[in-house]
This record gives sequence, C-alpha cells and structure tokens, in this order.
Amino acid sequence: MRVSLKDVAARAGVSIKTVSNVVNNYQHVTPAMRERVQQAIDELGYRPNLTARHLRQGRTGIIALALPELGNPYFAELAAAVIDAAALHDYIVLLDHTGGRREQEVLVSQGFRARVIDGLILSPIELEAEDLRERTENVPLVLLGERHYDLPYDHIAVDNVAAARTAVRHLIDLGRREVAFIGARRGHSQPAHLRLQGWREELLSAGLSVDDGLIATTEGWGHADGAAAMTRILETGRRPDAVFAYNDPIAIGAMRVLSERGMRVPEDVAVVGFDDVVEGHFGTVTLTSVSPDKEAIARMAVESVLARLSGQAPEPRRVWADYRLIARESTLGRST
Amino acid sequence: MRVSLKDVAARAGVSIKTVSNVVNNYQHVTPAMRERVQQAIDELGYRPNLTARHLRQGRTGIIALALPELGNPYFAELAAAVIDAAALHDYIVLLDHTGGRREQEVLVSQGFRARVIDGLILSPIELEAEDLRERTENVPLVLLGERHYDLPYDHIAVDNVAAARTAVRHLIDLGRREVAFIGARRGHSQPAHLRLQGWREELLSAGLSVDDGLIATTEGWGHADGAAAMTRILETGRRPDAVFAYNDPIAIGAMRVLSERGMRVPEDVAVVGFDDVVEGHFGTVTLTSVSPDKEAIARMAVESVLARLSGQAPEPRRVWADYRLIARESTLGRST
DNA sequence: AGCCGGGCTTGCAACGTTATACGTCCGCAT
DNA sequence: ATGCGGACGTATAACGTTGCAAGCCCGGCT
Repeated sequence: MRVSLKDVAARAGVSIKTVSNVVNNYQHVTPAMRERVQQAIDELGYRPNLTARHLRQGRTGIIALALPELGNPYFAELAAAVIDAAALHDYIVLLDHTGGRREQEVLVSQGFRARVIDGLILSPIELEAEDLRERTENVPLVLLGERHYDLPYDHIAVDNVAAARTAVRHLIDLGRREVAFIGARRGHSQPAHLRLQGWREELLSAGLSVDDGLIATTEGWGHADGAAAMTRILETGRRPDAVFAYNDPIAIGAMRVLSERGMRVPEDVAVVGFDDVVEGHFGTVTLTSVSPDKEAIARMAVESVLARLSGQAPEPRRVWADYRLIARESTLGRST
Repeated sequence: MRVSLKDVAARAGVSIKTVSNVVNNYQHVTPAMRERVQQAIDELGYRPNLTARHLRQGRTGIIALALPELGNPYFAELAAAVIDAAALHDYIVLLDHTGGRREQEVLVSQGFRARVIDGLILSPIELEAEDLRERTENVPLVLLGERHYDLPYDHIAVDNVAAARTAVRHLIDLGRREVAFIGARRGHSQPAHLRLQGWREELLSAGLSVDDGLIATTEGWGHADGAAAMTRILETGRRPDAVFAYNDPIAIGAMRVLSERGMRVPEDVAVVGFDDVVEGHFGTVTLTSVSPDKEAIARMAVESVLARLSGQAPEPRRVWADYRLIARESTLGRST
C-alpha cells in the first residue's frame, strides 16, 4: 500500500499538516521538527501523491503536445525539445498524435482524452478556424506551425512565406529558372499554404512565370509522397532544374526518384527542403534546407502556455521563430 | 470556473450521485431521469474531472514511456505505436527521454517525475541490473530493447542475437568475408551487447575469423557516430567488403562516408542496418535492414503493463517479438 | 391489507493533499 | 507583572469523484 501523509504523521507523532509543511518547505518549522518528520518520511519511503495534490491545487503539471505524426523526424525532434523545455519548468509532457486528420485535431483541441492537462500545444494540419471558434475548452491552447488562424490564440512559427522565399531565392540565384514546388495540399479549402505562397511570390518578384504544371500535390508529408509527386511531374515530360519541397522527407523522396532516373543533384536539378532534419545531413547528397530554430519554438510554446496559466499575457500573440537557410550539396555540389 | 457534478446536480434537481450514475452509465437509471440529467450536462458543458476520478480510483489512466532519444526515428516510430496501442485501452502516454544516460534512467525507473502514472515502459541503455534491484517503486515496469537483465520484470524485444546472425548470414551468403561491425558500446561494463555477439557467433559458425580491427565503437547511435566510426576503420587501412551496423542511422552515416571516399555500395561494400526506419527506404542506395515488428512490440508492452496492473500475469516473462530481414539495394544492387 | 423484493435514488464517507484560520507558546517591550 | 506580536503547530474544510449502504417507492404475492 502507498504511504500517505497520514502514515508519516502517525509515525512522527505530529499532525498531517505539519508533515505537509515539511514536505513543502514551509518556512516556520523548527529544525528539530523538520528532522523528526524527515526521518519518518525516509523510514516509510513516503512520496507525495501528485494526483491528490493536483486535485487540491487545480493544476496537474502536465502539458499535452499534439503533433501530426512522430514518424516525421521534424516533429520527433520538436517533441524532444518541448519535453526538455517543459522539464525546465517542472512540467511533464503528454504526447498525442493526430495523423494530421481534422477530426482528430478537433477532438484534441476540445480536450478529448486529456482532461488531465493544464495546457495544450497543438500543431494543426487540417483544423479549420471554425473548429477553433467552437472550442469550449478553457485550458490554454498554443498553436504551432504553418497554419495561420485569425483567432485569439498564441501562435508560434517561423515566417513561412519569408522562409520559402529565401529558399526559392537561393535557387534562383543559382541560375535556376524552372523551380518546381512539391508538397502542396490536395483539395484543401484553405488558401494555398504559406510555403507555396512564398514560392509563388518569389518567382514573380524575380520576373519568372508561375507555372501550375510545376506544382505537385501530395497526400501526406513523407518520403513516399515526395517520390510519387516527383514521378508525376517527370511523367508529364517536364524537366524542372530545381525543386523546392514542402519538407525534407518529401525532398529526399524526390531526390531518390531523380537519382533513379539518372538525373544528377545538384547538376541537373537543385533541391531545397524544409525543416533541416538530421537525415538530410547524411544522404549521398546532403540536403539544403530551411532550418527553423526548434529549440526556440519549443521554448516559446511552453512559455506561452505557462504565461497564460498564470494569467499573464492577456493579448494573444503571434511569435516568429528564427530560421536560416543551410546550403548543402543538393544545391552546391560536393565540396571535397 | 469548471463545472462539477455538484453544479449539474443542482441544475437537474437531483443528487450528485445520480449525476455520477448517469455519467458512468450505471444501469439502474430510468430513461426519463437519464435524459433530464443528460440535458443539464449538455447545457452546462460538464466534463468529468479526471484528476478527482483518479484520486478516488487510485488509477490515472496514464502510462509513461521512457526512451533514449526521440531523434532516432526508430524510437519515434515506436513511440507512435505505443501511443496507439495505449489508446486502444483508453490509456494515454506520458513521454520522457533519457538520453540513454544511466543517471536519468535510474531516475525514471524510480518514478522520478511521474507519481502520476500507472505503469512504465522503459527502454534502457546504460541502466544496470543493480539499479533495478534497488528499485522501490511499485508501479509495473516493462523493459524494452536490447539490454537483458536477469530480474523479475517483463521484457520485450526481438531476439537480438538471432537477428544479428541473420543479418551477418545474409552478408556471408553474398560472398563477403570481411564484415565490419559498427556501433559497439565504448567502455561498457556489460558483456558486449547482443548484436555484436550475434555478429561474432555467425562469423565463427561460418568458419571466418573474428577480427577486432573490424569492430568500431561509437559514442551514440546517430548518423554522425556511424560516419565517424566508418572513417576510423578506413583510416586504419582496412577495407572491409561488408558492414553490419548497430542501427540504421549508423549504417546511413557509414554509407555516406563510403560514398565520399568513392567506394560503391553494394559493389565494394555491402551494408546492413537494424531497425528498418523509413529513412532507409529512400536513400540514393536503399538500406537492407533488420525490421523488428514495432507494432507488436508496442502492443505487447502496453498489454504487459495492463496485465500487471490488473494483477494478472504473476510470472515475469521475456517475450520475443517478430523480425525479418528486408533486403534492399545496399546488399543487392539497384534493380532496374 | 400487509409484506416482500427489486428497481431506482440518495447521503455519506473516503481518496491524499493543501489553505485557512486558529491556538499556543515564547520573548520582549511596557 | 502584563500585554503584545511573531513563530510555530494543528484542526478542519475543502478539491471532485465514486463505493457503499441505506432509503424510498411501487407492484405483486400471500
């Protein structure tokens, strides 16, 4: 049986509250008393019951993190960063994944499984603004990632349009003129997503034409999706001299197809990804990528939740995290 | 303010307990009453307070999963599988990562942060048997992975020795005779780990010599470690014709180095990894790998925890999960 | 008519903790 | 000596839920 304050109190011959005071380092406790109680605690191996503490205090010390899929290394790395950031504040992280499915995202945002949590960090994919508008839950919610809602919630992300423009600019500066975009969302009600928008804007501002034949949609965001999309473009007979992919796995899937078809990266086709996952650092051709500052994103997300919990930060804010473009072999060639 | 049973009861004009009965689908409730209460619940937007429920019931519905690092896609994919398996039983998953550091693993196994959990699934790296022997926590613990303790805890893993032998056998069958092993643990007190043991056993049983110069240790288990280790082997002047890596990231890091030095995979060096992560399916050269049945591992881990929670399964058991060797280009060449 | 039993509802206690408010004791200033 | 304030310890009441046992009501049986 678990030992409770009551048991310790009985053993030490003091009241329950005094034991509680010792446990919580309440200041008005004589050293002698403190030691007596501490000894009883040690002898019995007492450990506080957090559930009870949380019931009493109305807080659980748990933050939920809901991501589309852990299989994507970007999200896995982000999850690790969030866990660490939360630990700094003595919070622990409950992890959920939504598969990027709207239905699941709605459930999570409504607090579905997790009536145990103090706050929620959600990285939505299909979730619509109306879903959030209907949200009745009152645990603090912080949004991550590319989607962009005009709603009173904190939102943390890199400036996707600007970041995408930087990536495309890099390709144009290399002299590329036919820049494909791989990873648009199929049949999505929302205005084309921000990275696609950045691609478009940068092409236009460089005086290049925007050619829908160079946009490939994907079902998901994995290697296989990138490979399939690249294949589709090539099968139309198009021969782009550059590819900007929605993320790194898609870029790597595309590079695989290029290599299968005997097209060289970067000589024939330069490739830029997004997220800067470790995997991209070690391929036969390493991948140029936009690198969001994951640690900063994680830190700011956790801090936003906590700020809201403590009633600070009344104004919902959009926070831009840092990013940089890291050029590697897929746009520069191998440096031997 | 959150609405509680009391508020609903007041609204519906019934007792708290009756509302509780409705919420819990207690059978002796008249349809009329059920409807009346349900209406009050809906109007007020009542949601049960799980903390209170758990305090009352002594269970939290939360399982902790402690992994070495999420950055390794194998663990990320495993985490996803565990979350899904737990969800089937209405359990949610608290995630922790230990960095594979003994100190952290001890903390976790002692229930460190998580006095909130019903059970713990731990994938240890450096943890020693003595650490577990001193364990005082009484929440069920299930161990995952390669380490192997002679202690009364459930343990779930693939048969690493046999799996490693299968991988090495595959290389030998291709006619390779100089098979390097990359990813041994540096300065580890425990007998050389099981995959290394399998490598050794299979070489011996094939009548080949076991050459310590072909064993490379690593600090961690990432791409960079594999690359560094491969570099070290090559710099001794050795030219193995095959590599068996502790896991896929190490294998991929090694392949990168081979490619930098102009050695072809698989023609000059055949490579086999372990874990079958998605990344390996899409490199310029796809990676042959041992594929553990992650879903099965996750399922069995969760079920073991739950069985122990409900007092079943008195005998701690070691369970072997399925695995298969999936041959790809890194041992077969590109099929086109 | 009275009793019994089962279906339905309820009051109470308890899970383990902390906040509040109070009581006691001591030392010090008056 | 008396009064006062601060330091220290404690009793009690919550937090929101569910298990238990008891109570009520009604139909059917004796």
